[in-house]
Order: sequence, then C-alpha cells, then structure tokens
Amino acid sequence: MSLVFSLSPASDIPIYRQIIQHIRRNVIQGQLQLGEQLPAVRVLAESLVVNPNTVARAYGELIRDGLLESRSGVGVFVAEEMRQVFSNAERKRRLDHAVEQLLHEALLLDFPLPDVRATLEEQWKTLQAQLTNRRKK
Amino acid sequence: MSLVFSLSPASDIPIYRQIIQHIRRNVIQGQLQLGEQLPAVRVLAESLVVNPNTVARAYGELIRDGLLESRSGVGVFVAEEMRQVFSNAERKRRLDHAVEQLLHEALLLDFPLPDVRATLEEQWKTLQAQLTNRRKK
DNA sequence: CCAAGTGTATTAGCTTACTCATACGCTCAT
DNA sequence: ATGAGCGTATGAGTAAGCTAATACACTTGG
Repeated sequence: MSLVFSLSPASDIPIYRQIIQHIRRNVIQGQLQLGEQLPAVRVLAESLVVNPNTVARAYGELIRDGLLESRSGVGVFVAEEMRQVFSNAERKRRLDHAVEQLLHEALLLDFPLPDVRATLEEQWKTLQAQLTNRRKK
Repeated sequence: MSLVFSLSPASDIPIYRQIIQHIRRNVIQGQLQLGEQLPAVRVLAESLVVNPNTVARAYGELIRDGLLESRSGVGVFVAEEMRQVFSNAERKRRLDHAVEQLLHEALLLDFPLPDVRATLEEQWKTLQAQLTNRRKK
C-alpha cells in the first residue's frame, strides 16, 4: 500500500481537501500506479485518525474528476485511462482559467514572464524525471 | 471613476471575492491607473447593492497584498509601486505553488505541455496588448 | 472648528461547509 | 449462503465563513 502521508491539523485547509491533494500528487508523480488499489476508506481513515466518511468524500470527488474509479463492494482504484469527464470546450476553459490564475499571481508577485516560463519548464522536467524513474524500477 | 462592474448573484463565489477579482483584473489590465483613487466603500457598495463592509473587506485584502494603499480618512488608491510584501523565499514559494497548480490541472485535463506553453504565451500577449493600448489613449 | 467626506472596528445573524455517527447495500471467498 | 470486506447514503452537530448593522476615528475644505 504505497499511499502514506500525514495531515497538518494546523492547516486551515479541510482534511478531505488535503487528502485529495496528496492523492493527486501521488498519482501524478507515479507513486500510485495506474490501476492500483487505494487503501479502504476505513483503513486510511484509521491511519489518519479521521472519520471514514471524510476519506470517502475525498475519494468521491476524485472519482467525479475521473482520476479514480470505484468498484462497489470491492474497492477504489486509480483509473486506468483518464476518461473524458469534461467537454473540450470545458477543458479549454479550465486550462485558460488556470493559466490566468498563474499569470495574475506572477504579476502580483512582480515576476517577469521568463521566470514563469523557467519555473514551468523546470517543474515539468522534474515531473517527467520522477515518472521515468518509477517506470525503471 | 473607471471601476464599473456588476456581480453575479448566481455565482457561488462570495461577493467580496468577486470584487477582489474584478479590481485585480482592472489594475492588471490598466483600466485602473497606478495611483488612481478607487470609489469610496459606500459609493461602490451602493452601486453593487451590498453592505459597505463587504467592499471594505475586499479593499482590505488587496491592501494586505500590496496592490492597494489606504490613506485613512482620504480614500483607497492603487499602489504606485508594488511594495515588497513577501520575502524573496516566500515569493518563490508562491510562484512554485502556482505553477504546480497549473501543471496538475493540465495533467488532469490531459493537456500536453506545448498546449500549456501556447496558452501561457497567448494570454501574456493579450495582457501586454491591453496595457499598451491603454497607454496610447 | 466643524461638517461632510473617508476608512475602520465590533458585534450579531445567518448560512454554508466540514466532520462525524450510524446504518445500509454491494462483492467475493469460504 | 453467509460473513468479512468493501463503498455509499442519511442525518445531525459543530465550526467557519459571509454579510450586514452600527458605531467609531481620521482627514480635509469651508
């Protein structure tokens, strides 16, 4: 069971959202393989010392996003293929929004465009490296 | 008074946050000049049919971010120079986080990197165009 | 100096969001 | 077919967030 992390009770981010964030990252970085089963809601709940329902809520949201899949009575798994949840128009709209968010933050922080570009490329390389590393193992 | 907009009551985004968003955009796009005075809290509040306190809250947050400045008893103005609100480490941390957000969203939506790059460059060009247009007038 | 303008602070009501307790329904190995 | 595992649904209590009402404090022009 490769999903291990802990929560920050001090953080003002809700528990279920912290869980979502961790799972997202684990899948994207390849620590959770495609098709791999996630811990049962009660198991992860006990490990995190929260109510099973809170974990279920996190799972549910990720299922709606298409990142996870639920086989009722069996368990929750990382989706094999990213199923098409959003229309193409919606996808583009979301990408635009995300980019706009980044640009506004960058402008607010007074970062020039090259810095943004550089950070983007750098993080992308890091992600790719992590993924290929995982595959080699 | 070049700050004119309306709210979306249907939206689940809180009013004060919508106001923040609009002001940010207006400043970034140059519709609000640096140093320009914003509408008094009561004036904007009446125009938006909300409580003055709600507007004040939006102003307050933008002041804490360094985008606006308040001269007590006089009014609220767009900051002349972006004062250094965050340490350099904090600035970098925030930029990293914003970029990570974008990349995760892009991966979730199954967009390849070139698409992200293209959208970034395109939006940047749009912003620049708006700014230079404003200056010419 | 004072009145009309401005931002600010405090408090309260209400809604939403979050978390939990509990009970239910499904699947599969035995 | 039955029990141990799993995800799911419902309701309730608590905390947090949002908006508003009201009163206070500062600046400036007359």
